[in-house]
Amino acid sequence: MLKDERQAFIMRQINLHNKVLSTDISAMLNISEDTVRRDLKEMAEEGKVLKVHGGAISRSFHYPFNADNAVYAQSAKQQIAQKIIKLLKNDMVILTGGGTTMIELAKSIPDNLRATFFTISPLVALELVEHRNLTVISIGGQLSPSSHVHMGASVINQLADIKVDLCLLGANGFSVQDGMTDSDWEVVQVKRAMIRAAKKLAIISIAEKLNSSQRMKVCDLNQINYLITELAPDNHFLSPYQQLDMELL
Amino acid sequence: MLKDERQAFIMRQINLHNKVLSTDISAMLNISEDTVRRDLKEMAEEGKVLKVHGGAISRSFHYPFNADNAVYAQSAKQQIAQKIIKLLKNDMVILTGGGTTMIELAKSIPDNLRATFFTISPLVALELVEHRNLTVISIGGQLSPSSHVHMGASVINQLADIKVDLCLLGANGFSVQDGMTDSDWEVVQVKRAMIRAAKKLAIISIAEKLNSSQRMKVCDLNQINYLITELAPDNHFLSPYQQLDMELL
DNA sequence: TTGAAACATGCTAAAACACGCATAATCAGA
DNA sequence: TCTGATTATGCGTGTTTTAGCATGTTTCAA
Repeated sequence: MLKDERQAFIMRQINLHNKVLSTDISAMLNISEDTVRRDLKEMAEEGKVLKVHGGAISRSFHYPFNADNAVYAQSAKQQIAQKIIKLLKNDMVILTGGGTTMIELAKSIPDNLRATFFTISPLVALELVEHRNLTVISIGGQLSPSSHVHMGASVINQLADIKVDLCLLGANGFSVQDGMTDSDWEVVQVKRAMIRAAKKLAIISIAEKLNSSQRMKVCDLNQINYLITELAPDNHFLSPYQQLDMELL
Repeated sequence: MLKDERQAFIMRQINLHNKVLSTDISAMLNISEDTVRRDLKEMAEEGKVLKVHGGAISRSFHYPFNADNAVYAQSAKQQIAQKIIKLLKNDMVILTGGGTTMIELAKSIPDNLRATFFTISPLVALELVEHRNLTVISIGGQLSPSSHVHMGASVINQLADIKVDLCLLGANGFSVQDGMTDSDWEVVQVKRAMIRAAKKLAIISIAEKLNSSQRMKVCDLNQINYLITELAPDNHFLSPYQQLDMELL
């Protein structure tokens, strides 16, 4: 087997799996690990891959983590916020959960939008109330130290009495098999109550959370009207969701 | 699994949830906690995450309300906060209003105080919940754009159902002739409901608000159990109140 | 104050590595 | 095709990295 042929094979493996193990290549091609190591070293010097202990990983795969991830995630969340804003119409009644994406949204809402917001997040409420044409109503209750949203029976009770046009929820886990999932029982209860209180449901999820599952189920995919991510709707990453009965944004 | 791959996974978890627990990562990836700890330590040294006891948190995760925002008459308000803290005992149930003094108080509460706080102010709630031994319950309702507290009929209704040991209220106007007064009808209604819900009432006022009157009456002086100012109790400025049936602090 | 969890540290085994060297494969020019 | 030069490959040796474990200590929360 020629050297170039071999390196092309390795390159293909890396493009396929984002990484290779020296031992795997060695076994697959029946060559010594030394040879693989030499190949990887050479390819790394040419900038084709990133050499790491035990093998190599794709350059593109590793790239996002070198960048300042704070800015990366934040701009994604601002992109999402811009998409959500298109769903909002005058005189709507909207119910929102918490999370940093929701706070970004609250900041980005145009000042001329006239609407009523219910929210279980005091942080979101405080941002929303800065816009003069919004009516902001906090769903009060016990404040969770970890997530900074109101939870508990009192929240559920209050949610039972209201009906809103649109519910905006952040997803913790989201996949085709399991639908929307979460890891905290209390959170699941609150989210379910929020969904019951809404005519339409929009789920916000950055792409990294897609295709991940948590232990507890919040709702099925068919209850969801909109799925909002930072990706373009025709992104291949979203293909599992494209044929489902929900609008991708 | 490659080390870099593992660290990328941890990084993703941190971006998603703003934090990770060593034990969770260990369980998710089936690796020893030692390895996770070493990874987190290494990543912390590279400045990617902030290491904390039990795991790590995102470097970009900042609590939205920095302590360094200048507050008018701050030192006076901190003095007042110190005096109020002396009124607080373990297992008390306390109801508070809003205002910068109350926020200062919330920050200054000792971490070992074990108590339940009801509050109509989301800002106060968010500060209180940072203390681990406190249970914080927001009285929800329409959020006032100007005063940043919850107001309206729903607040009154909820207050009718609770009974607390101590109510802490900031005064807008306060004088011997007119008692406690305020300028906003809605605020007066909420404050009255708060007073009704409390066994004891403590009024907080910086000295310059003493001997001033607003248009609407909140309550008489004889309903007040404690008057807390930044002045010494025997200050001549307080002499009009010294013979009344309230404790000066 | 106390017990459990998280931690630091040192150690060990295994894996991955670098290096030198011998051998095998490849290539260029006769 | 032959031959020498060049390059590539595999192996042995010793080193470094890694991950898990045992240990004693620190930190945290009840």
